[in-house]
Amino acid sequence: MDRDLEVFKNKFEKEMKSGLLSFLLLATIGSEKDPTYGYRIINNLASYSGGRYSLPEGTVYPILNQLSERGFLKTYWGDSKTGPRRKYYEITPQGRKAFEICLKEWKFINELVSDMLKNAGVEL
Amino acid sequence: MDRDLEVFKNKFEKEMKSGLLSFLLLATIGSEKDPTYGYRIINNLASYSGGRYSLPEGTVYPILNQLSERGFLKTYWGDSKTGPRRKYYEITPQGRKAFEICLKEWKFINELVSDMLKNAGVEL
DNA sequence: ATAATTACCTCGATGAACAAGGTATGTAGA
DNA sequence: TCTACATACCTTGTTCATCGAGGTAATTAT
Repeated sequence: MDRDLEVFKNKFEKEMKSGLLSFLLLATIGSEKDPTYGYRIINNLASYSGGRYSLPEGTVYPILNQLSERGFLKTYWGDSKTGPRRKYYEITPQGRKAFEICLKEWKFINELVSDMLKNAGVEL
Repeated sequence: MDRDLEVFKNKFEKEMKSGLLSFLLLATIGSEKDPTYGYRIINNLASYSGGRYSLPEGTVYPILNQLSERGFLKTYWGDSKTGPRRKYYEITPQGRKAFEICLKEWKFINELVSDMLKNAGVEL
């Protein structure tokens, strides 16, 4: 693939990711039976997508703090047997509402794109 | 809906949009039988999504120029019987390649989200 | 000792969307 | 005629987000 397309692809990937950050973090934390923590989330996401969707720490930690400040997550510190202390996260009722909003929007966007592509004669 | 969720929703919508901009523009222009132009694209997109996905001029025109500079679109000026001159756009072979890249990425993201949600016990 | 892994965080550079404002043409009505 | 509106394009500056780079610190392995 030539250089221009390469650049374009990277840009597209990056932009596509952005909207999904909070959404996926809320989904991940909300789905865990036991409270989880930042480092674990980052590694899980990376391995889960075969390394294609990796979120750097500089991105994830600020968003986790932001979600906490907004009352979507609640946190507490806990010990670890294998390393330094961990900050655990749990989703709150308000967080579940926020997740539902993301889900609704995601469905809308998905339909919009499907319709547009169908209209454009592209099969998905 | 309370204020915090409202703000969060707007942020999510905005971020979700961003990755779709070039993708939808390429899809729209690539699917038109006849060459189209900026003002028309903007209005079509707005009406097509029931006003929910509107792209302001300050967003669309720079992207159209950017796509042209990258060789994904070719342009020419033409007259209009009902107003000022129009700048028409057509997709190039390179532009079709770029579109295919977006499409592939879109499918990947889509699957990733589906998997994650399924994993989180959420039905889409 | 020292390197690697685990685990958290902040700062600053870069870059994107878009509100706001600008230019200009054609048309319809008063 | 002139004035308001719709059409049609563009640029600038503000704002805000990502994330690379760097820092701190605990545990374990060599």
